[in-house]
Amino acid sequence: MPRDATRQRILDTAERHFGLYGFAGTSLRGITRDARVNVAAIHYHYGSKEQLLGATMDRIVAPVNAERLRLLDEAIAAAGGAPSVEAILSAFLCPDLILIRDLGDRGVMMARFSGRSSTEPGEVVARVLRGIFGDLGDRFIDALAVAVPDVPRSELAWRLRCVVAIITYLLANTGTGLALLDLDDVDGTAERLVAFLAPAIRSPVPAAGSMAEVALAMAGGAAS
Amino acid sequence: MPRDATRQRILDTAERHFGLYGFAGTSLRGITRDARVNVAAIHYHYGSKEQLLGATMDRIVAPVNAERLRLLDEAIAAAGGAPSVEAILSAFLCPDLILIRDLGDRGVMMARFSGRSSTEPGEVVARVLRGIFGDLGDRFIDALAVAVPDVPRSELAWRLRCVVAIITYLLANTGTGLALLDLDDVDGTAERLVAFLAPAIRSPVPAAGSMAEVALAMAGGAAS
DNA sequence: GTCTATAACGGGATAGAC
DNA sequence: GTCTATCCCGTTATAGAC
Repeated sequence: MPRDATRQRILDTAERHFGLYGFAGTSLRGITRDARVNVAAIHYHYGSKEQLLGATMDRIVAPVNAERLRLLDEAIAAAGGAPSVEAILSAFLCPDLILIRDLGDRGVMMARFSGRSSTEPGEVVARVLRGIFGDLGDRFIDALAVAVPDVPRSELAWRLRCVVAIITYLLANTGTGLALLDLDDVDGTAERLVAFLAPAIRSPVPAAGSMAEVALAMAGGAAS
Repeated sequence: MPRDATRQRILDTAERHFGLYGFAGTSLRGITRDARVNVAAIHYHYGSKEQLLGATMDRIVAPVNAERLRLLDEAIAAAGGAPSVEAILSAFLCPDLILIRDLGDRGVMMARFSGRSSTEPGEVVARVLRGIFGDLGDRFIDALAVAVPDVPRSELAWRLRCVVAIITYLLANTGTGLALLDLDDVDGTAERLVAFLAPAIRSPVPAAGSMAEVALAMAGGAAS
């Protein structure tokens, strides 16, 4: 369908620019130059800069989250209803990593776009992020609650968000000097991540006041 | 010293704006409005928008990193040269959290600024981040290598950067709907973080190919 | 559906008065 | 040191021709 080749080219280019420069740092005119498209075409097809961001996010996030759920269901079925923490974490983390591995440069751009988006302001971003922490998050927390019955649900929810923090950082910095992901060994990184995080998810909750009180010091170091 | 009250007010306001809107999303004119200062004053005192960002980052990062090292040395001394993973993690994580706890709203803004900065492009940001991952990171990895001799240094370095990922996300989203940090119980969050991460740091490295091969599926979910 | 042209505005930076 | 005034550029968005 060569009909909407323009639409496609706009979306592909927007993805790259938003990923590289962020929302505020991206200009529609920059996109038009790279996509060899006129400024008006963007407004015709997407309405506004913010709606273009929304369309870009939806195209990436929807299939990734769907794959997360599919892998989770698969893991639950394979384990007869009680998959291991490792299997649950794999289902959560792998869809993003597979995207990067299989889509090459475009996957890298999509990754950086996704990771960066979480620190962008605005209602469009908030809407997409609510999706991640809505039903999807509940499904994964349900599964974790079965695998780790000793840790309360509220704590598991908090820990899952720590996992989100790592994957977000990993995505945002893919292909940069701060890369957490070896692009030549994505599968190996997935294994390292799961091996690193599974014991953390399982760790017993701290008894109140158990931490060595290192915190008390440091009055006003950042005054000046 | 009322002499450089203007300098101060500019820097304080810049900190808030950069934290709220990011670098590209911040305008010097917005800062001048809030700081009740003229546009030219910013250029007189700081030269350019990017140099203003650099000054803002330095003011925050330098004392925090100094405090990290101080706490690490303290922990090493207290433990006779071999502090626990928990103590090392506390020294790394607490300076940021103490800042938020003790500085109130300004601490929150500084936190969001710090967290957000890591996803900003540009040379100034890269320079500051290199500082974090230079000598400072090596000192902490040295300490971890003593506490966890079974895990190779390279793996410990990678894991420490996963810790950085979490603290970065936590800072960037402090006071937002995605907050990982309970502002009314900062100490409790510190304990939870340490309890969550210490077993992860200690976990044995995975044998090659040990992960359940969940990854193979998903051909091109994000095509469209 | 795609273009040109332009409106309407805000951005960073600077010169020069005080 | 701090201000006013201005330069010059890029921005989003839209109107209207083709």
